[in-house]
Amino acid sequence: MSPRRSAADALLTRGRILSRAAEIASEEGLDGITIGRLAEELEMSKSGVHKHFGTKETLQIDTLDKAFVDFWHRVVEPALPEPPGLRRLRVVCANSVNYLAEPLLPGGCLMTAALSEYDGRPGAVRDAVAEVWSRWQGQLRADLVAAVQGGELAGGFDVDQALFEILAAGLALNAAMQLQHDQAAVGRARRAIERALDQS
Amino acid sequence: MSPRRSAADALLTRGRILSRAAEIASEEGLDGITIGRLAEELEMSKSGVHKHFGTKETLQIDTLDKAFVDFWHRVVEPALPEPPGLRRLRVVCANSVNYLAEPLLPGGCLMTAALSEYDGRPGAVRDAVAEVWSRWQGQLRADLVAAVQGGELAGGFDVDQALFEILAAGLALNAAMQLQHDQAAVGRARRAIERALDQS
DNA sequence: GAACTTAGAGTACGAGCGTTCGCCAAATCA
DNA sequence: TGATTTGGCGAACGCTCGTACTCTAAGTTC
Repeated sequence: MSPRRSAADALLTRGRILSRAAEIASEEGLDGITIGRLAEELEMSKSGVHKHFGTKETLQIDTLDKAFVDFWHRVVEPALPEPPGLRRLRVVCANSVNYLAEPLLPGGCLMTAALSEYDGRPGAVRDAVAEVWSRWQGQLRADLVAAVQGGELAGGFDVDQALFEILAAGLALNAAMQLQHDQAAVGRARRAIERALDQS
Repeated sequence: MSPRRSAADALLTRGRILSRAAEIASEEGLDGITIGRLAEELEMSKSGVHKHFGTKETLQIDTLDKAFVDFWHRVVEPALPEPPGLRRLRVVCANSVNYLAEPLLPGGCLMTAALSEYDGRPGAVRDAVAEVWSRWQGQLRADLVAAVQGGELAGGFDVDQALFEILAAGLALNAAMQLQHDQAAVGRARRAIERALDQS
């Protein structure tokens, strides 16, 4: 530990904390994050960790936000060169399947884990989870709507049904990977998404 | 509290503990179960609660098992009069959708919650979660296989694909109900399951 | 009815939790 | 260069956790 403490270093430290916190949370949940444990693993003091966030709840929310930003960078942004519509949607879905098959975090997708963990616990963390999921669903939905309006999908196409099935495939893929390490689920998720887009 | 303590009363007490534990776990996870909290809410001593299980881990596993038995009673057993095959499968699926739409537990399906919570944490609890999911998948799979063998489904029917999509619909329904209280998801889950069985 | 078993109470324990406070040294700003 | 801000440390706090004891009164078994 070089004992320099500039403002830039502070941001860097904050990033280190959040990175480790996201790893822990992906395996043990947002409640598995512990200030004492982070301090020990990062070789700093509890109060040092604590000071960056002021509250454990803030640390949890910031951890979730960081994981979501990383997810967005990898899944959504590479697809933005495509115009809104079916092609972009397919790229986003393919990226998300790849993300779930080979996640950045050791315990899989943090958004998915946080969903189950906090869906029944009112509070700021739950609100943050809902916000993150709303953004993700909104992204998928926008491309579905664009595809319908662009005539890429049949006239009576049910956007919400397709959205439901796409999200379902992601949840099931995450579960199969994390609980059973079932690589075959990757192909099934891809096929399920393709079927979701073909409502014949 | 009448201070009788027969062997029958002990079983009854154990049942009360597990019922409350299942409620808590459905909302806050298996880790939300706390011996002190159970003791307080059930108006007994911590050591009294503890004695029934010997270990918190055992309490968690027994809670999961109890929830699974209740699930089985409501979802699978009513369908057993039907012979194995497509009709029985449809009854089981309908029951499971109803279960997720109106769960016995306040926080929704405990098996689903436990899946996300423990899929990244090796140990006896994780093993119990895997066992429970394996049984559920096995039940669905058996009827799918019977349906194929009985000629109720097309020749090239992909059983594992259908199983994946059925499980996916359940996970997505649970998420939609718990996070967004989205009643419309019930119909989408039913349709998704019907589509899973129609692989034209 | 005596011997034994057991449900549960009561108390205590060590450990870990989030948070607070005072402090220091370096970075920044005037 | 002097004053101020701030990243981070160290120690302590009150609390809750799971678990381990002892002890009792009632049930069960012979």
